[in-house]
Amino acid sequence: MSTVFPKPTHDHGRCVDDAMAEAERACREGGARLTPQRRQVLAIVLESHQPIGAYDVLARMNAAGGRTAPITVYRALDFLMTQGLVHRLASRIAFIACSLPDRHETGGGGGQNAQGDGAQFLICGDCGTVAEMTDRRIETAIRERARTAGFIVSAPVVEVEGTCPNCAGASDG
Amino acid sequence: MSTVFPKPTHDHGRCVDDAMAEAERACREGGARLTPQRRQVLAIVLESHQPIGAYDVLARMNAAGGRTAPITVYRALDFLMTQGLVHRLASRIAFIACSLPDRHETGGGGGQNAQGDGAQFLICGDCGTVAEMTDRRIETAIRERARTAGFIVSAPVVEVEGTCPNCAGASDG
DNA sequence: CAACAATTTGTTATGTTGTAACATTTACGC
DNA sequence: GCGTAAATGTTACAACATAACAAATTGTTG
Repeated sequence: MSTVFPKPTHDHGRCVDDAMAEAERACREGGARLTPQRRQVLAIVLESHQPIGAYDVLARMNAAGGRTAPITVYRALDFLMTQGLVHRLASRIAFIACSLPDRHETGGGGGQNAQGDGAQFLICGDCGTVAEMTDRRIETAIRERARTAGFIVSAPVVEVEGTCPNCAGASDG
Repeated sequence: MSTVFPKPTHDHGRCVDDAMAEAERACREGGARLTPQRRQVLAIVLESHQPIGAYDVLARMNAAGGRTAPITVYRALDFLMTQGLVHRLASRIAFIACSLPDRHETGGGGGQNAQGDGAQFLICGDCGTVAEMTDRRIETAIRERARTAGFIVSAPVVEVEGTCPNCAGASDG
């Protein structure tokens, strides 16, 4: 079985630390400014492998008596999405940290990294956990079918609702 | 080239009439009540091959001085989605009429027809036109990859942003 | 350092999308 | 007709997102 799903037993502290370090590196190399506020938002989104709503991010930021406005959170999220560090899940109206570090474009390189971006998401309807992957076969199938229809693909959105291995194992056998 | 994209020259009046007749039939056979209000909402959504927002549907209903409330539109849309007559495009936060009549389940048959539903959507970022299709290869690729991850698929959402043949032809060739 | 430009953040207000809760009406079976 | 279930009306509100403009910060250049 593939390892796309984060195991409940994984070392999440390290998982977060690694992601933050990777984000620092990617921004530095790309000449983007990962300011304290943006870093804070990224840290909050990284806290769990479930998607988080913008207003939930906001609530966490203001938990200690802050006065941050919604727009501030959206600006930070927009920045992080531009850097490929965060994705927006349209089907959930929520945000999730990118879990594929090799996809943080560090400059004016090849593909744009806005959203959609070719990644696919498996979303557990039970626990909410999200697995991100880039399956070449899925992407190829979409691109070729689109081509047959005379359609030029720019951003495929693939978000699959279902049951993750942990939840399936807990109830099914 | 496949025919998934509605041609600008097609007889849209007939296109709408056929869809309405099909909807009547599907509801009758399934024992669902296609009331005048629901019929009106469906007609509005069918008016174009671009997705329409719930509040735009509302505006059309109230154009002639009505006093319909948002909840009314959402209830009608929910009903139509249950019947498989309308789909919600998460990436656009908007609704589009189903263009695959064979997918209007007419009873307690096999699959559920809520949303997601296995269909794939090609959305033109230029003119907004949407093509709906059910490509077995895309669905298989998703299901098999999910299976590899130990994930049980219930509702795959595939919404592909890009450029439709009409718009590509207008600017590219 | 001073002066300037560009980016980031703050502040206020508002637009857009979607639902909760409860009353009333309408359609259907007996 | 009468009771029940489904559909609709009414009011209020929750959740998601952005516009517009001011202020502060950062980086650059002389």
